[in-house]
Amino acid sequence: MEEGEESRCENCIVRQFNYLRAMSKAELKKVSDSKVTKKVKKGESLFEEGDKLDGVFCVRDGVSKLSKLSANGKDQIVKLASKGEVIGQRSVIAEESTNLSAVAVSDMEVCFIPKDSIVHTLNQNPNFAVEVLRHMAHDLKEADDVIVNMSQKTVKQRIAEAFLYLKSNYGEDEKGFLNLALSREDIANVVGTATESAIRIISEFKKKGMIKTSGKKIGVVDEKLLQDLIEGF
Amino acid sequence: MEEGEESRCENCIVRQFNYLRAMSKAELKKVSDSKVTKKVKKGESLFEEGDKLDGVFCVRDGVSKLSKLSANGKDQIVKLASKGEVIGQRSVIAEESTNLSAVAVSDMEVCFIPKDSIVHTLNQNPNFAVEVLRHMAHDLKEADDVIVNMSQKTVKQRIAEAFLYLKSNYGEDEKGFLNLALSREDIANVVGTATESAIRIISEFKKKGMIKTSGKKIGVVDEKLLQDLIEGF
DNA sequence: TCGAAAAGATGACAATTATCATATATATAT
DNA sequence: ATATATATATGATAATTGTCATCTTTTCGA
Repeated sequence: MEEGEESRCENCIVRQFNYLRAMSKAELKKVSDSKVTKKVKKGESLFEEGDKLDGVFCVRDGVSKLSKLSANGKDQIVKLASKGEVIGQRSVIAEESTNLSAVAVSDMEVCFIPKDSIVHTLNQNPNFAVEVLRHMAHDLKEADDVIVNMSQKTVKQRIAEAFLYLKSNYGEDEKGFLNLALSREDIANVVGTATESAIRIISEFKKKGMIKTSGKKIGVVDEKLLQDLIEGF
Repeated sequence: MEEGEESRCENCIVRQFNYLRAMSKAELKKVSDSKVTKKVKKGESLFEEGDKLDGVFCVRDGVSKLSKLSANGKDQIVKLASKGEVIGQRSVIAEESTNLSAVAVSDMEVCFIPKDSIVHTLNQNPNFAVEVLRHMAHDLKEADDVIVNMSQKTVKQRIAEAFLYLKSNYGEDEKGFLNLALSREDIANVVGTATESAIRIISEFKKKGMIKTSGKKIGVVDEKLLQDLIEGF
């Protein structure tokens, strides 16, 4: 009996958004045959900092935070990865243990792809290698931007940016609340501040009518006010 | 008349340290024939943020700072590149204008390599592509580390780290002063703080016997004290 | 559905860092 | 060699951010 259509990488829509589209039919078939689909519950981890990865994870659904523990015991979230993104390639390519932990911030469905097929294709298909390279170049640019934000913007500005980022990347529901509801602690860890500071600033934004909250849900009310704050007014 | 031996990429020692070593003889010959060697004086720029790069720069001698201007007018130094490093590949590979400026912090000698030969080799030689990929994976990891440092360490800790970094990467002269003498402003821009704050902390370190200064030159005196401070004592 | 545990909120205070003013030293060009 | 610009240094003060304590609300498992 053949596997269902949608569970084959060849037919996976998610692939449209990542570098796996640069694989040939045959290569993709190999990937599909070796991949394992798993469900990961919110709060569970895909891997921990320091793990040696035997493959990469392709996100079919849900969102994962990629974070690194600092010496003082706080987690710094370096990136959020969602549908269509591939996690773990840096480690697999550099043949090093991961520098980041990956934890689901919403229920996820991911495909684990053993590294053999990735590495093999990298060495055989220059097209694929260049595509992965482009992707990593993009990640690097984003990381540079984060560095500049971290050091040159205030916590308030970074939190305001985070909300606009969440809105434009994950959208909002019918009631105008962000689809991706991060905890206050996660928000603090994204912008690199203390949880209490993040909470205080969120309260302030709410008072000023920039955002609204309902439990842990947060909605952007006045995008322009947030934008002005980011630009320094 | 043939060109002198040492000016040929094939014989360039610098290449030993970067991904150009993954090129074949023929590819390297092509690079060598198309490259242009230039001298860049301290303070001059190789390129500015937003420029479209037609190639990459291979550093033969000297050091360049790679920085990004923030909205508030300050420069954030994201990376220092020295002998053997290649600058500009991110932009060339992603086919985007650069996100960073490159300015010489000491007199430099660089080779400009037009992008055609790089791009051509990327598409033909998977070995080369993978090597470049590995290199970029490494840069990405370093960028992640910088993000965590920026958000989780104090300015003092970051300055202490900077000195240890400069010592281990560029060494010191007979008198124990760092070979790479960055201005106070550059140091501030590396760690992401105000110039006055950096100066104040440098004075404090000097008083405590952790470092010594002589004009703009700085020397590490007590590595352990610096290390302790970094680790939070 | 009840109760414990976790998350969110807020006050009080301390520590860190930025800003502005100004002084001194150093480098650079004529 | 001297004037001028630039870099370094330091004080005073304000603004930002972190820490600790405490309280309330929400979440979630037994």
